[in-house]
Amino acid sequence: MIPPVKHLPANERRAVTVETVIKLAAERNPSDITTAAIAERMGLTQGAVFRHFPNKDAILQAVIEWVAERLLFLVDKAARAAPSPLAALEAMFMAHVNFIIEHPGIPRILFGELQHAGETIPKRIAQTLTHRYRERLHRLIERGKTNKELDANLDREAAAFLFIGMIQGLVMQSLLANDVGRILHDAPRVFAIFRQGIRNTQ
Amino acid sequence: MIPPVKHLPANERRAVTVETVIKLAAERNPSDITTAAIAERMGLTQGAVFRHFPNKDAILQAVIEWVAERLLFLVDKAARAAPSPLAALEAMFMAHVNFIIEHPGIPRILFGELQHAGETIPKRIAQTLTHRYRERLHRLIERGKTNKELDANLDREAAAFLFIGMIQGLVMQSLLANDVGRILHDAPRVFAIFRQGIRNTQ
DNA sequence: ATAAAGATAGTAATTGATTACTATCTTTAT
DNA sequence: ATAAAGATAGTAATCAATTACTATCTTTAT
Repeated sequence: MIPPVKHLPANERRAVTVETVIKLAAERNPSDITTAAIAERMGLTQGAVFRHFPNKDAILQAVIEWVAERLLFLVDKAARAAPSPLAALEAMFMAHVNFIIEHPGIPRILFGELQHAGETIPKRIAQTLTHRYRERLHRLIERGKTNKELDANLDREAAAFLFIGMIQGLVMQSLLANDVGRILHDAPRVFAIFRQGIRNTQ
Repeated sequence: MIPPVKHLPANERRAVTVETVIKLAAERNPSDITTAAIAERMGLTQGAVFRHFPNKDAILQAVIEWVAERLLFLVDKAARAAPSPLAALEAMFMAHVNFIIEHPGIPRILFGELQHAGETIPKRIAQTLTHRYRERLHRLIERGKTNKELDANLDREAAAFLFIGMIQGLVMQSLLANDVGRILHDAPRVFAIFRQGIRNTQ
């Protein structure tokens, strides 16, 4: 527990706010994270939050922007360190999974935002994120094909789709079971089936 | 649009209420489906809703019970009609996907409920549902192994897990893209990779 | 050098809107 | 006739947002 620090510069206060929201989301339904709760956790009064964000939506937007940036960074780092395209896919998968385990509130916030009908700003940011994410997957899959590691006839889009779906499935199951740790247990086993589904069987 | 019918017997009114909530969830964030909105859609006043349910949670609970019962029924029917275990898995998959396309509000309601921290009654019902669902998958997978259709060394639990995760992934992507129709387009392609991952390659 | 002026961060109290829920009266189907 | 279904008119609680005010730095003019 970080001792409440007051009179932070505005940009630091905004960063701490984002951090606080992510922590709160790990403990409760994101839709009942009130501005009062955010303030209390930071050791401020409710009104002070609105000195740094014009409204509540702007807070959520900042959270999602942070997540998008951070996740792509971690996933890229993991992929770069891997010796082959297939190994890079697995490294990306595990990096993503570990990111979620470290910040279990994040998928809850994202799922909550996706619930909103129609286009919203957070949804646009999430769309851009998945677009960039898919680009990386497509690139690795094509390299795996030329590498003969992956099946030459593999449906690139379906594979990228399944990759992301696996992670979302792992998260949903962990929410249902109230047990984040099980993600770490199930992830490699699920990836093993995926690997069998995409690899070159010649 | 069903013309509002008044003075329904209590059990029919409860059924209509469940139906109405599912329809509303297809149009908006489940967390802002108010009792007033439910009543308005049925052509009743808000107070009248509480003649049939003790509180709002009881409505949600009834919705989730209906979903659990209906989904298992449809999935069982599809599996029974299939000629082999692997075909039954695919039939289950497509039956589930079609159920969601017909009622796009359902996954949103379920996801919303899973967001709540700790144990809630709807969560318990959803846990029972996935437990029964997994039992059916395990049974089919074992039959596929003895049948030589599936890989004898296949990790049964991981496969069942991936099966459910694929559907959840399809739903998340369709929420993100604001396009339910794309589920129908992507489902068979994703299943093809899964099939390749579980089948007997001897 | 230093006092005045202004910027920055936060407080405390309030407001208006929303929403689940309730008590009591009225209508309708059998 | 009467019991079930619904209408009406509330209440109490919650919550995002606003606002007047304070304390503490930082800059600037003399």
